[in-house]
Amino acid sequence: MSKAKRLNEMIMMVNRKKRFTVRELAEEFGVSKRTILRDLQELSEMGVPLYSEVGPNGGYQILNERVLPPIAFSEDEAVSIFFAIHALRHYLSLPFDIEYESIVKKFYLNLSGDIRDTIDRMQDRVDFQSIHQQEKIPFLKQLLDAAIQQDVLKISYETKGKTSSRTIQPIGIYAKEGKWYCPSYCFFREDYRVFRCDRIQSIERDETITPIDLSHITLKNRFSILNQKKERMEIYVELTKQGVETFQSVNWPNLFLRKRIDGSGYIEGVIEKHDIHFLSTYFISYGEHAMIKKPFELIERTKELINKVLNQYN
Amino acid sequence: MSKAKRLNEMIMMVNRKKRFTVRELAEEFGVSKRTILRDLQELSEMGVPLYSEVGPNGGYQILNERVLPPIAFSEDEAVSIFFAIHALRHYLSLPFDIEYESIVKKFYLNLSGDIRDTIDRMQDRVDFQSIHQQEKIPFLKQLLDAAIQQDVLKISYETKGKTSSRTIQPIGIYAKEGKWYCPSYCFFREDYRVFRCDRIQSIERDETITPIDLSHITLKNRFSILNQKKERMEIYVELTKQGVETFQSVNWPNLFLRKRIDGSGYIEGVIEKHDIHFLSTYFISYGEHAMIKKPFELIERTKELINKVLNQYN
DNA sequence: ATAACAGTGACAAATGTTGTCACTATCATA
DNA sequence: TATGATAGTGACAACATTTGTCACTGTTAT
Repeated sequence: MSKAKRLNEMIMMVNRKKRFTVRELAEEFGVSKRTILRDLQELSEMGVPLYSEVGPNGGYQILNERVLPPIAFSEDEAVSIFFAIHALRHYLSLPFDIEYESIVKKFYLNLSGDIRDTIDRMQDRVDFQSIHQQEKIPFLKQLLDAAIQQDVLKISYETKGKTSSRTIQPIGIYAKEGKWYCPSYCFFREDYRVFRCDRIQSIERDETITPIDLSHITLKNRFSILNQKKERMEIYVELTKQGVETFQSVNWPNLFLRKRIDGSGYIEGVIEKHDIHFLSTYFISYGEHAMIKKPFELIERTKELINKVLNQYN
Repeated sequence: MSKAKRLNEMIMMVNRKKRFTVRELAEEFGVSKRTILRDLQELSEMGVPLYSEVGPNGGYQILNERVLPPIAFSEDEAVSIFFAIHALRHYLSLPFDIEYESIVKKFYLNLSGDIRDTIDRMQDRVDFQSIHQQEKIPFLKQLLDAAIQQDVLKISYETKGKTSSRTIQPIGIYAKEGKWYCPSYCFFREDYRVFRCDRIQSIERDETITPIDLSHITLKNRFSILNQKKERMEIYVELTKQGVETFQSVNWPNLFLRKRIDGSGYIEGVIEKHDIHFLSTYFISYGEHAMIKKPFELIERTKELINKVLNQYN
């Protein structure tokens, strides 16, 4: 085994173990302890964050920020990573802002000038048109980490000018219409709530509360799990030929397009109560090319909205 | 200079040069040709796509797919790359689908099981709610490459059931409301046109046409450059306090929020004619919290849309 | 006090790398 | 056809780097 290979495999092994001793590694790799000490010195110089303790029950640990063995990407792969990071730029706040800066730096050190030019040119030649976020939102990373690790957090949360303290366990985070939301289990209400991330004022880990098991709850199934079936309803919308063409190029969860021979069609499926407002404006944008048949609530909401706007201009 | 350092710098140097000889590299690095031959053999084994020709005017070339020197990312950086790729998943077609697969593979080879679990868990705990694309669209990469390199393309394009041949030079690509668009210079019309990418049936490079210089035209400035100033108009929209709060969390280009002491406010700025339909439905969604004062066209379009929908339900 | 751990420096032995040499092969050009 | 400019191979001595052994130091929980 070459030295370079041994170092790579050592990075992976130390990443895997919580603690380890020099003796352990020497046996694992079939080299002397002295060589392991030298290798660990070299990993340290490479940026692997090693921490050692002497004495009984001593040994080595890796600090939190683990380093991967070096990976050789192709330049197309590097460009595509820049593309993906670029695609996120209209989100003013992301859980990984710091990481994206360091990633860009690491790549730029290794890219030849002509590929850097290509990437710079690409930034002006790709766009994703959607809502741009305006507000800077702290704590996204903590919320996402807490959701992944199933940690309990104590937050201060602002509603209607007042700040209250809440103890929550996040399920995840999602971005919608310019805002970030965090559905969580709220220990205060002993129920599930959705929190707006821009209203969270402070955040800290709360280890006095035992987390509940949310491993079977995800963003996708959170509503069905939470016994909110009453809030789901069937939808049926008639579409003209043009309406069909417009709807055809997008994919809404749980909405299905049925086409007729003449080119017209209809949408059927299941929607949730909290989507009523959004869907009413969505189908208003179809004009005469969509006609909502049910649910009643969606028709009423649409009419209500129409009348409110009409009153503005008459 | 250590061997590892020499190999890294050699990767960067060969990426930079179109062609090179063993002698050239030997002089550059101050080692023997025999050593260079060995090094090139080792780079080859690392995956650097080298290609050699013997005889006068011989030497080495790099095949298209250039490989970067290995980079050691932290695990947080790896997770953030997965996050960015995950954020793109509702785009059914991207210019870099193939690359994302190979990137994921390369990382997975080097990640310890617990970080892989973290990434898997994260996929279910972050969401970006927006329009999901339905249609698979080929040629995105070719269009983007052509825009970056300023190449002329011959495409077959389908409109209204007919397919025509066009010779274009793309400016860039953008995603909007479930579709990909490609604004280009059209040699047939001798003017600028926007093409829907899903309607492009085939694509090939056309080297018989000399490209024009589009380096000063980007997605951002394409409309102002293209002498379409007549199509821009001033906007003024009165907002209630609640309207202000809703508008505040997003950022539209060229739209500026002005607040009053009582919490209400107004929007002023400049819009473009092709945004009229979208903005009318956007402000309809505000209900009674937004009142358009100008432009006249936007008010009329809003009224028109409202009346069309109203006729559906009365 | 003891054992189990990390750690250091020195040096000979083992291993890896390098350059030289002699040779082969290919190919464009005069 | 000969020549010169290129890539390429294998062998081996010289040189460089790595490794393991050894003797020693220091820390810490029991």
